[in-house]
Amino acid sequence: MGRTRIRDIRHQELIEATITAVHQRGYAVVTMAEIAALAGASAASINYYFGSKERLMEATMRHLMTMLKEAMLERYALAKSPHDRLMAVLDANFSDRLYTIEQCSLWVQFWGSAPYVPTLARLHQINRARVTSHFRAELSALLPENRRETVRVALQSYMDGVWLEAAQSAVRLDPIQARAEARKVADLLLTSDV
Amino acid sequence: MGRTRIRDIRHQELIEATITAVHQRGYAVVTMAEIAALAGASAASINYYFGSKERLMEATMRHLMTMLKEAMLERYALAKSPHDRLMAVLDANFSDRLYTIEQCSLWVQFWGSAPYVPTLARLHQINRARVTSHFRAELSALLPENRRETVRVALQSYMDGVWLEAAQSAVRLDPIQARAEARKVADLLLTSDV
DNA sequence: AAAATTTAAATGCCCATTTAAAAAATTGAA
DNA sequence: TTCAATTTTTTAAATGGGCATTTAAATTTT
Repeated sequence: MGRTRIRDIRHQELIEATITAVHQRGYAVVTMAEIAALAGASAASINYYFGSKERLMEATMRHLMTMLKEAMLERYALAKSPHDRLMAVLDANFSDRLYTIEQCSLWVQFWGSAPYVPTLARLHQINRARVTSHFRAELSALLPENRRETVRVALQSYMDGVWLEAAQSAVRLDPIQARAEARKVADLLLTSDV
Repeated sequence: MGRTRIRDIRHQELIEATITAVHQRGYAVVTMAEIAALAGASAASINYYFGSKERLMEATMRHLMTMLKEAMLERYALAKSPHDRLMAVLDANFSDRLYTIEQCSLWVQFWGSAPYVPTLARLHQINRARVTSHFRAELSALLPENRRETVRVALQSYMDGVWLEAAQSAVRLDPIQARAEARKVADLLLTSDV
C-alpha cells in the first residue's frame, strides 16, 4: 500500500499544476519551470516523474478524459431509459466538475496539438470513439436510422463547439444553464417533424 | 496603380505559405524559416513585410475571415427569404473554398492561441459577432423568441464543432455532404414540435 | 546501507528578430 | 534613351534569449 505513495501524490500535484498553468499561459508558451513552480517543485522533477513535457501533457489529458468518463458512467448508472442515458452523456459534458473555463482551455489546446503529436491524436481518437458509441447506442432506440447519424454528429459537434467558446469566455460559466440548453437542443433534434 | 505592386504580391505569397506551413507543422512549432522557404523567401523578409510572426498570423487569419465573409455575402445576395439566407450562412461555412482540412487546421490553431494573444482575441470576437448577427437577423423571422437563441447557439457551435473535427481528419473532406448535413441539422432545429 | 526523491547547474539546441550591407527597381534630369 | 541618385527589396550573418532535458550530487525515506 505505502509502496508508491509519494509517486502518486506528485503525479496528482503536477497534473493539477499543469491544468492551471496551461490554462493561464497556453500549452505552446508555458514552461516546465512555470508548471513546476505552481506545484512547488522543480522542472527536473517533472522529468523524473513524467519523462518529458509531452508526456506530462498526455498524462494530464488522460486525467481529464478519465474524469469525463467517470462523470458519464455515474449518470449512466442512474438513468432508466435511452432518453435518460442520452441526457446523461450531455449532463456529464456540462457537469459542474468538468465544464470550467480552465478545463475547456485545456481541451482546446489539446485539439490544437493532437494533429501533430501521435500520442495525443490517439487519445483524441479514443475519447471521441467512446462518446460516439454511447450516443449511437441510445439514439438507436430513439430515432429512425435515417436521422441517427445526423443527430449524433450534431450533438457531438455541439458539445465541442460549446467547449470551444467556453475557452474564450471572459465571464463565469454557468453549468446549470449549459445543461438546460443542451437538453433543449437535444429535444429539438429528437422531436422534429420534418 | 503600380505603386505598391510587389508589396501586395509578397503579402499574398507569404500568407499562402503561412496557411500551408501552419497546417503542416502547427503554429506553435512552425518556424519563420520554414514559412519563408515555402514562399521562396527568407525569414528576414517576413519581418520586413509583417513585422513579426504574430502579426503574420494575424494577417493570415484576417485573410481567412475575409474569405468567409465574402463567401457569405455572395450567397446572401442571391437568397430571397430568411430561410435561404440562413442556409447561405451555413453553405458559406462549408463551401468548397473554405471547408478544407488546411483551413480548418488554421482555425483550430487560431482558437487555441486567441485567448493568449489580444489581437487574435479581438479578431475572434469580431468574426463571431458577425456570424451571430446574421443568424439572429434571419432566425427572428423563422422562430418564436423563446427558441431563437437556443437554435442560434446550436448552429454556431455545430459549425465550429464540425471544423474542429475536420482539422483532425485523416480523410478527404466532402463539402457537398457537409452542406447537406448542415441543412438537415438546421431543418431539424427549425421544425421541432416540442 | 540501499533506494527513492530532489534540485542546482550544465548541456545542447533552436529560433525570432535585428543589423548592415548588397541587389534591384524606380525616378528624373540631361 | 541614359545613367546617376534614390528608394525599395532582399538576405547573410549576428544578436540575444529562452528552454527542455540531462547530469551529478545531495537529501530524504525505507
